[in-house]
Amino acid sequence: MPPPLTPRRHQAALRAQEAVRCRCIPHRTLAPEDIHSLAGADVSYTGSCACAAVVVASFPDLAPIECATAVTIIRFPYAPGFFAFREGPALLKAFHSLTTRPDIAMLNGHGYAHPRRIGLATHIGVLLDLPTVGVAGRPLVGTFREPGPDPGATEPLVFEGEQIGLALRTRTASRPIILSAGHRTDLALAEEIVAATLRGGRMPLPLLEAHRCAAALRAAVVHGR
DNA sequence: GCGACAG
DNA sequence: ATCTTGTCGC
Repeated sequence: MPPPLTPRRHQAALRAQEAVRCRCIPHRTLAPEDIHSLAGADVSYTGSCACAAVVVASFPDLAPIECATAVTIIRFPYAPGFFAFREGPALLKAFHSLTTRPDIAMLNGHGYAHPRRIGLATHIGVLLDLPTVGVAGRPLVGTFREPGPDPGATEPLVFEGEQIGLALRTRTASRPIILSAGHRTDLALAEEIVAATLRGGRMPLPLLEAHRCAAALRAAVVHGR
């Protein structure tokens, strides 16, 4: 089990987030037509290990290009608002083992839609100086009106009087997913990328593939011990 | 003080 | 997230 989040570590984490947030470029630095490859990343857990998977595919056809994985010992407890410290090490390790550098990456978690505007997607993007977008299954902070029932319906996610993300209905009868900008991107680009990678599931295909890959890695890790 | 709280 | 079988529905 990872060591507890003592007041000391908590304060250190807050300072680290602030330092990373200052380095975030909060606007798009690439146009949709400049995106030729895209990565999806997710992490699975065994209890003591974080199993990360990054899948890279061509864009917009999503033909498989490469997949990288990495396993690390979990050294940070589960604490909403501090995912980067828990999953970051494994994700960075996986990204660094890639042969090709994707033009943009989507992470399973929030980007700007975070209490301090520095969620996992933004954090990882800054450390790799890679354009990123955050995609989560539910909001961490903020509220939104229920989007219409049809796929494509959206409603702004608002927190502290500011729109921090977007609730998007991707499938009829499924809870909307939450999108937010990461590093070197904006909410509009995040929406374009997600919309272009949906293939009938609640979550965009790249994240579903990363999820399955991470789950398979987890199974292999559990098996071999 | 109580409850909520990405994966 | 993870522990867990079958099951209802498109």
